[in-house]
Amino acid sequence: MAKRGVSIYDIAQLAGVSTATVSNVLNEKGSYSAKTRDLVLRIAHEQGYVANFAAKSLREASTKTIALLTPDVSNDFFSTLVLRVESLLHESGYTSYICNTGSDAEREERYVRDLVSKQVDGLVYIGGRTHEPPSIAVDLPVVHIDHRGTIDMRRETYVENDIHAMGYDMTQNLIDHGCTRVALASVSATVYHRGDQDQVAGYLRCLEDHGMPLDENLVLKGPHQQSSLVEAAQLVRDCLDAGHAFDGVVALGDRVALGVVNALKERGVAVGRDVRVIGMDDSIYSRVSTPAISTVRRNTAALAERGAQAMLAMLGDDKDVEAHVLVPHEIVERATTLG
Amino acid sequence: MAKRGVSIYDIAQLAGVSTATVSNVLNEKGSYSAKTRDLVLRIAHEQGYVANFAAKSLREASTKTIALLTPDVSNDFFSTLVLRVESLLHESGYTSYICNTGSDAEREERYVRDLVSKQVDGLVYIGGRTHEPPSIAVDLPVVHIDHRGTIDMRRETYVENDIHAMGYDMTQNLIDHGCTRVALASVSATVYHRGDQDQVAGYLRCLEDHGMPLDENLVLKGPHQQSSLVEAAQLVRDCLDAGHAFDGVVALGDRVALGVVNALKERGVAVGRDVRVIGMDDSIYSRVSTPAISTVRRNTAALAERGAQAMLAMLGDDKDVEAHVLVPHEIVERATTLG
DNA sequence: CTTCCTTACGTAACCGTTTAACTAAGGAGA
DNA sequence: TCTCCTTAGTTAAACGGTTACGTAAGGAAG
Repeated sequence: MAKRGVSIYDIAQLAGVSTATVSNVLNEKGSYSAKTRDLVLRIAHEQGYVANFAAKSLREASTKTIALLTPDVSNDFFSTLVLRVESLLHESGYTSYICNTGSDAEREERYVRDLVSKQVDGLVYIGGRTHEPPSIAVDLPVVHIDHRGTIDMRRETYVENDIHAMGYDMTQNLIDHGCTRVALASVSATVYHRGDQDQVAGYLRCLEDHGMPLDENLVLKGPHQQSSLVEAAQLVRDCLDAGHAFDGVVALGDRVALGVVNALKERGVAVGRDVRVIGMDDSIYSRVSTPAISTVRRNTAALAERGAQAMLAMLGDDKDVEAHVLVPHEIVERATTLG
Repeated sequence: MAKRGVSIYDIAQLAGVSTATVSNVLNEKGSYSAKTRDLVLRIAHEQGYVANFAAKSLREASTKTIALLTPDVSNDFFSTLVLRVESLLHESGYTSYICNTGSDAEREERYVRDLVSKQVDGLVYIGGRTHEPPSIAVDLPVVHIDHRGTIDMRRETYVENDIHAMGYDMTQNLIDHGCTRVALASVSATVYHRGDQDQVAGYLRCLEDHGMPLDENLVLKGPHQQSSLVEAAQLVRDCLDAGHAFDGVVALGDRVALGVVNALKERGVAVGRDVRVIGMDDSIYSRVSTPAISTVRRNTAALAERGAQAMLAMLGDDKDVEAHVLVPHEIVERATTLG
């Protein structure tokens, strides 16, 4: 129970006017004399008046508050999106709730309930996927940034990358560099990430378009256990030990790519010359590696910006908000493909 | 303006009782018959009733909402703290606002104003420092996790590591491993971080305690420009080029440590044998390096937990909440000191 | 048969704002 | 002089809950 502060009523008393006049002055609405205005403003300032948003929200049915739901803010990619979306919304006067769902359906459900109860003006899902729509009716604008799952049927916008095209372009890049036997490395999705199917499909499609037959031995897939870094390295070792040759690796994730690079270095392979490697996400892992890993950047800035824009547009009752926004990705060439 | 939902009044009408009874049933307070309870509950469920928290907050002067203020959630260390604190508070029924101040005094000031207006029940500062206390009176519980700055005089708790001891222990660790010429590497604080003075003091103190004279040439300090990684490497190269010998490096930060390790490897120094290196923060940089870098872990879990506990205790009007909590750090030995 | 207590409600005030509707006064125009 | 408009306010309802207080009915105790 916080102590109650100075209210509009207190100011009205001190200024000898009605609460309506105080409200009008503070909101620059209605009409009042300059003298009254100055008096009210002075008193409000003297008393350290701060409007009670709970009251305002109740009256106006709008809290100027948005909820950000993400599986895990400590994840580099998500936290960057959270940062940017929050900043943009804040510029437009919105405050953001942060909700870590841990990819847990029940927690997410509870959050949504709470948030609706707390009268948020909108929901922004950042990353992950939601299998079941919430059991309560959510009649709010919803934005999905890199998130799969339907919540509501009315005002929803999806902002994401073209995952299929990313897989395709990564493969294409290696082929452009002269690779003829391109492997795929994937340590299966952690709880946070959407499935890899689309990327894999892009990889397959690209091989097909180039008339390259698929060699099943070059599709290195393993389960995520401890660290995708360790597991990816092992996949590469196993492949080499089995005598399968390749000159390019499409790694679904920079952590995976780093594991691949480490295993290759360990075996004396000249990464970037003998074997080219491309990762995905432009995370710390790709930058910290020696040689630095080429990767495909998803453009967090654009994802966040388009997401925030869509939310603000919907909040502003804009009628023609795009329901689906694809943000272009970008290949970042570093040593592992330029060697 | 969100559409207004089903209110307690609607339910009262449908059930043929008063709003007081509905409220009592929903909150399990007061007295009512089993028949009335079932009726009210059924109707509430049928109508998809969700309590309006703005109304509740207004009446009860409590929003069950806490604000998390951090310079930048996209920072690994901060986002981990944010995740944990949020999760713990959520378990106790609180929702958290996320506020990225960008270490900007004006933004922070604006945030605090907004938050007070939005009637948050408490403030948690995570990281960074605040030079000026806010100009408005903040009569709320405040917790500082790894944050410097005073906000209020009444209910404040500081949760942090003993930075001086960390500097001391890092140095001690190297000395224990037999190092006799221990260098210090520091790329001066980014906007986010508190000053390095305390750590440096710990380093100096430890040398003194061991009767080791300070060699100014071994204090490698440089300004942060692009990347502390690059700058740290350059500091090491310059030092070696100048002919100064050392067999241990206390690096104030894992990024710095990684730069140091890279420069040493480049010069053919056997890191871990010829020169031992210890970093700080147990971040990705220390784990991703080869050889893996020894570091001092600040124990994010404990920082978050003690912070959340302190906040909840203050919210519960607990009288004896510690004003200052020191969380023990922990040396993590890896290859760069075990070589 | 009264008195008193308990149970099961209802009534209405209250939290702090906004705002529709009203009023009173002053000035302009015919 | 009368009408009408504008200005500068006031009054009170409304938003959706919670809760102190009142009350009627029923049962038990004396």
